[in-house]
Amino acid sequence: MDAQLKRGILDVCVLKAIKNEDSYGYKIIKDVRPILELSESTLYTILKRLEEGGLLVVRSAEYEGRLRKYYHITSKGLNRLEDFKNEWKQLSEIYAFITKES
Amino acid sequence: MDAQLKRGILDVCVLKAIKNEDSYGYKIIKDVRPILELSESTLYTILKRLEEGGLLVVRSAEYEGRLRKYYHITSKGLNRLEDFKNEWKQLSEIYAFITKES
DNA sequence: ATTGTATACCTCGTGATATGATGTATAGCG
DNA sequence: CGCTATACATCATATCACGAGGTATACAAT
Repeated sequence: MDAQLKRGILDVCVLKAIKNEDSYGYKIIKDVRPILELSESTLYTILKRLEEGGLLVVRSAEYEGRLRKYYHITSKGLNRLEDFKNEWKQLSEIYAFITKES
Repeated sequence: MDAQLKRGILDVCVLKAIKNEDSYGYKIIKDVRPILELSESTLYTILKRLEEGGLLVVRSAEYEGRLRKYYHITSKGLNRLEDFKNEWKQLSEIYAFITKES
């Protein structure tokens, strides 16, 4: 998939991956990968950005000797997901523009 | 619309704007604006990029005393438009992933 | 005659960003 | 002991949209 097209969608995919249940980096990657390829470096960049923007909060926990950072979506993050649905309508119009004949 | 979401789509919108008929900068802006806002600086950046990538070719012409640069889509540009249709299918799957409950 | 508006082009600096490369550390298996 | 999976993180690089600014012509309004 075109690298540029992924922008703006990746953030939303990550938010979706933690929407129903708190999750952590490695699991998010495995959940998102079947839908959209993303590298570790990209994910951690995104998680940091989302945290700084207040779309999620982080909680550290130990699991079988290893550190895990669990990410929890905030109301602001939920709003972002809602906004995406409206953006999708716009995207659909753009798609219609691009594909229409004449 | 989210700035990042526009990436990758803008190029395709511009290609569509010259697909059926050669066009020039100012006209492209007017044609694309109802669908998706874009600034002049952005457009000329895109046109240059598309030219360098061989997705369009340029031809200068004078029209009522003013210079106009007409842009003509190449087969490579047409392929890019076709590819976008496939990318749209992937986008639709991502949308389904993001909006599905549970 | 001057001002404003529309047409038509272009460049530069800035901030944002996806990704590969690289690094650290633990658990468990053969 | 080596290997793989898990789990985190940083840095340099290349790409990109856009505001700000610049040049120039045609034509209507003041």
